[in-house]
Parts: sequence; structure tokens; C-alpha cells
Amino acid sequence: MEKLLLEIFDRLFRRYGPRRWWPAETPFEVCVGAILTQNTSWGNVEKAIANLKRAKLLSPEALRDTRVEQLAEVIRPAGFFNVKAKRLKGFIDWFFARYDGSLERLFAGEWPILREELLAVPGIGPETCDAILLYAGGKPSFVVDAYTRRLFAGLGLVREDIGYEELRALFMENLPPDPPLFNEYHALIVEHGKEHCRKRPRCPGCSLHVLCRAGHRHDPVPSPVLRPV
DNA sequence: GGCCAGGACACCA
DNA sequence: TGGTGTCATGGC
Repeated sequence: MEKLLLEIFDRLFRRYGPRRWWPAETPFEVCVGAILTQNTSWGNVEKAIANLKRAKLLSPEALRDTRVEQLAEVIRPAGFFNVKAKRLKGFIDWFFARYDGSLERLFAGEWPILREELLAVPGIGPETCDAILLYAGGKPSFVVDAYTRRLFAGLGLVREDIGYEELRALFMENLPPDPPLFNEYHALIVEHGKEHCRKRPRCPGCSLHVLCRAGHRHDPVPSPVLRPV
């Protein structure tokens, strides 16, 4: 399996090249972006991040001292702005209570323990948690998302209804704990997924073998990069 | 005008 | 434990 995973990585890398993720200027911006991008296109998140910068709110202290109502207005373009404002504030409050608002302290200890702590913070689910660990902290925690599930189910390597932790374990147990590799791999999977969806707008995500919203069963369309195994 | 995006959580049976 | 509803903007 390790050889297969690395082969898939190589094909994606040859097709798309280095993605240079995460698209953020600082680790803290990664944390904020990871929450803002929950079920949201990155373009909308960029608008919200720009608003935060313009309002000089993109720092732990500034977010801590901002009312949730004001924060919600600033991040409005990201969608779900009320819940996300609440989640951001909740994360920040925890960040100060537990780590004194210091990223250095946050990432200083054992990351598997930090992972459990983060997962216990309301609004921080597994994907957001792993994105923070990998892209803000440089920890070897693989990030899995909807694109990953579609791609690997389409390749016939996992079930379509595989859970987050089980899918993540496939990578954690079959790849070396290499943060740069994990970084690039997830970014490449997203790039591959985005390109794919754009090509079949009438049935998003269906380049591979899944049911679309209309309930139609579509024939698998070969990925331009990968073939089902 | 419909569909969905780099999820997470509450609620219900 | 699994299925469904909710949250919401903006691009295509």
C-alpha cells in the first residue's frame, strides 16, 4: 500500500507540481483560515481574511478583544458567518486559557496529545484539527477531506462511506511521518479534485463513481492523472 | 436560478 | 450509530 500511495503522489506531483500550501502568511492565519474554510470555497475565505487584515483583527489578541457580533460582520463573505465567528472566538478563548495565546507553546509538546485537545474544542473537527497541526504546526498529521474520499473511493481503494479517522489511518499507517510529504499530498489531492469538478459542473464530484444529487448513477470518468486500480 | 464549496454539530429515532 | 437538518456567501 505504501508503494501505491507514493505512486499516486508522484503522478499528482508530476501533473500539478508543488502547490506551496497553506496559502497563508503566518501559522496563525492558517488556524483562522482552517476554521473559515469549513465547507466553503477558498475564494470566499480569502475575502474574509482580507477583511480581517483590513480591520487589523488577524492576531490572537485582536480577535480575543473583538465582540463576536463584530467579528461575524467582518468574516461575512466566508459564509456561515455566525457559527464561524462563534467557533473562532471559542478557539481563541481556549488558545489563551490553555496556551496563553502563544503558538510556540501550542506546538511545543507532543502533537498527538495536542490533537486530542484540539478535537475537544467546539467547532474544531478532525479536518480543521489536522489542517492546523500540519499546516500551522508542521506536524505529521495527514489531512483528509471530501476530495480525498472521492478520489480514493473512485480508485477502488476504500469504501465511499469510509469515516474520517479510518481514511486518515490509511495514510498515517502507510506513509513515513513526513510533514512536507503530507503537506504536498493533501494539497495535490485538493487541486486534482477542484480541476475535476470544474470539468463536470452538472454532476459535481462525479468524475469518479458516486451518486449525484439527482440520484443518477454515472459511469466513472477516468481522472486525467489517475486510473482506477 | 440551481448547485455546491478544502465541515461541524445538534437533534432524532 | 446513522440519517437528516442547519448554518450562508459568492462563483459558475
